Amino acid sequence: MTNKKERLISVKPSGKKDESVVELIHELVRQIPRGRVTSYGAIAAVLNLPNPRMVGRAMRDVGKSVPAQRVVTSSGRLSHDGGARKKLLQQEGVEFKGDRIVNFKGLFWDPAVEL
DNA sequence: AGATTGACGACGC
DNA sequence: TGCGTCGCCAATC
Repeated sequence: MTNKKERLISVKPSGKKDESVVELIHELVRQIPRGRVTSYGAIAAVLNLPNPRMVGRAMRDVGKSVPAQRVVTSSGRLSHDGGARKKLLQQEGVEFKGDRIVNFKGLFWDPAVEL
């Protein structure tokens, strides 16, 4: 299976902006269904990235073209911003209990499985 | 070129 | 469940 994933994971994101890990993350996050969420770790895992921090770094560059609010921490919490994104998720039907997503595990969208 | 930082995760207590 | 600590790799200073 010569899919994009396998190509991209072997590409070093040094300089080349053409097909970097960032691009793939970008795609992946866009494919997250509305009302569902995933975690940085899951994305990092499916891209074979040793460090989930890279996912977050990548998102910073991507901007608002990507529903970054659907990407949360493994604890089912938002990072970097506890207010705005939470609100967006609530609009999608995601219930919150304080700062924590209700039924996080049930709403979890695993790219390794679903994709 | 070396040190610090950062949209995190796993582990220990 | 919650808090503290370490590791991980790239970007930035």
